[in-house]
Amino acid sequence: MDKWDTGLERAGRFLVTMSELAQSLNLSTSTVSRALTRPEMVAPETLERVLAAVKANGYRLNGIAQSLRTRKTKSVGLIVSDIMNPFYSAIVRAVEGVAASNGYSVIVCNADENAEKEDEALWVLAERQVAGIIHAATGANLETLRALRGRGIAIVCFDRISGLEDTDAALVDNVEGARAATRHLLALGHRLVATIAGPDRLTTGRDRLRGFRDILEEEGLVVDEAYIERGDFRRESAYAAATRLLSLPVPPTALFVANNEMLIGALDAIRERGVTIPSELSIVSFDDVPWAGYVEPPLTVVAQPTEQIGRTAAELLFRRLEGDDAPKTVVLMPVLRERGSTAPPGADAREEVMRRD
Amino acid sequence: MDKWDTGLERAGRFLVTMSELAQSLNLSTSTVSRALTRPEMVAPETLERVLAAVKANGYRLNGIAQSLRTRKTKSVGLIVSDIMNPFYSAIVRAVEGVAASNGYSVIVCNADENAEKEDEALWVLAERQVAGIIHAATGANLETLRALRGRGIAIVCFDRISGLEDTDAALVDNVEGARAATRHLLALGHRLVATIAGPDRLTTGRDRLRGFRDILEEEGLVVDEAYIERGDFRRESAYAAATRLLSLPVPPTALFVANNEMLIGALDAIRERGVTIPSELSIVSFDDVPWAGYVEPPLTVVAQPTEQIGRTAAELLFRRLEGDDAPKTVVLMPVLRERGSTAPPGADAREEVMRRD
DNA sequence: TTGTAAGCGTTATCAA
DNA sequence: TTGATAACGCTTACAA
Repeated sequence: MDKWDTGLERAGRFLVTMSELAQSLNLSTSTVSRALTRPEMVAPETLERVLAAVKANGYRLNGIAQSLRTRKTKSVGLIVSDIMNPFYSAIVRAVEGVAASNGYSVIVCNADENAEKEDEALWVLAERQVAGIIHAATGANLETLRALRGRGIAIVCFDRISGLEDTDAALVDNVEGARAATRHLLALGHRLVATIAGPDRLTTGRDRLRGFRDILEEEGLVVDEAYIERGDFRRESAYAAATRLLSLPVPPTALFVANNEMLIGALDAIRERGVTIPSELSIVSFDDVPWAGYVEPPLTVVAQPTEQIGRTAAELLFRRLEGDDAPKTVVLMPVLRERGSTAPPGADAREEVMRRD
Repeated sequence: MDKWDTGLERAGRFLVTMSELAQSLNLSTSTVSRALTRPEMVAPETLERVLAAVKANGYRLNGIAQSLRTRKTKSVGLIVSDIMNPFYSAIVRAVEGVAASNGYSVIVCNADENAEKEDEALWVLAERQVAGIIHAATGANLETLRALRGRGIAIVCFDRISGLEDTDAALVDNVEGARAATRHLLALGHRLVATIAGPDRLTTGRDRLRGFRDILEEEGLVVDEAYIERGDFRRESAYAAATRLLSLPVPPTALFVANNEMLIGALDAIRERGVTIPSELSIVSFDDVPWAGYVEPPLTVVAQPTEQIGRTAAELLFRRLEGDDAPKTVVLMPVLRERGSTAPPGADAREEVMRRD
């Protein structure tokens, strides 16, 4: 039995380049290349011989060489803020899925919601000569985005808008989602309604706050600025914000949290202070999470069609790569999923009290 | 103001190749190349001129061309079963982190626990000429793995063993984890202890079952085969398995579930049948989940050091790439996290009954 | 239908 | 210290 190779040097046993393969078949590389890419242009029996040799030797062409020659790569970049966030995990999965079915690979980068890391990631992807980039923009780095586009890299953003001119985007109607959440709280009878909003720098942060404000104003309620907290879409900020809200002389009876990570921070603060949901505080958040139905009480959320966002973003990109260069923005609709964390103010207290003894 | 480029053609405005850059500086490409890769080999003032031009033009070298010439790429492949599973998300994050800090990019592939998709992913990564591959092996595709290694691609597996000879691996002590979980159940007084195990084909499946059996035997308990269900690490299989277990004439009072996805399936079945945890059934699972502390009751689990597994796998890979070719396996220790889903048989029933009325 | 040869954008060898 | 030149493995005119 023959030994497998030890390590990092190239194998001698297999024909690993096209010219080796061609030589062993007494053909030119052009013919082998044609057999592989435009089989109809070679004689049937030649084709067969080539294919047989390819199979026998486990030959796979060198994608790097191919890319250099054709000035095209079969890879796209994907920049997310935090792969651990189920929202982005779903995006990665969807993008990987449609990319793979188009014969493309996905290079995933983590930007950690940090403009410099995003910039670095963009340039690295450019160096790798990706055909296109899908990203959740921090909003900075407009110059870089323009430069990459100038180099022929297609840019698609999802979740939020980068500010790049005439870009493609797969978005969700954040204003409407926030409106739905807020409307739901008011419909339950709440009047002391607070929010933990996202950063102003992001369209998602702004839009979700706007939807919240809209509804309160439409209902003729005065918007108490003490009830409007700012977070940065991370847990810790929401933990602090929720703590402040609960310490208010007149704490809110209902809370709208602008994303899933901040929901966790808020939940921690709420639990720590022994406030019961929904009897003492109703809570609704933007973004569903896979476990929202398993917690007690199950969480009312505004769910985004995450898979669909990812799929759409990828489809917009491949559409570009196929030559369609009309800028296109797709706005998807979020949906309110009523579960147990929202209720009329003061409701359901009995059970909770019993449980706490 | 100048217009940004429309789309897919190359920009004219910037000097985008090394020869253009060299020409504009009246230098040869060799000098520019040296300035960029071995700055100590060029005259200081030349270096400065080059660097200035690079900056002014936003020049980045073409990684594809560089790779072709040096026969090295700065990318590694990562094959996971399901990016949405928080276990794998954590791996992706950790691997991406250490790769980025080593100047490498990560190409992520989803294999969906499917041997053919894994094989395809392996070959695609080979085509992209990745320097190495980190994967959670399905256990099939040994031939492919050998072939890739023969081509000089470093292979590291995590979570489970591929069967590849002398491979690097970042693993967890699955037997010990399962032993800890089972020991915990017995210590609580359970004697009717069941498990939903993973597939025999995977080392994780086998080892976690072995740990379970070990402890029962060590305690002198007969292992009732009806209490040993097989799943495939997916939700649905565990849903079915849990349903069967709960329908047994003498249902178990405690259950050990072999991974986090199956935990969800089991939870669904348990909830559907109105069985209360932990009073009627104690449950402990392998794999922690980010939300384990938020559900009611909080879940007792055997937690894996996921980030550390990913980091270790990546470090093993880069160690190889730096020339160290002694095969190395790192086995990390899981830890039992006792939370609320396990209790002595029959305990805590009062509260649950009250809540159900 | 097949082969020859040039070239993609780098790096490495060798001379100057 | 710098430059000419070849080469990495492929594709693609063009010629045969």
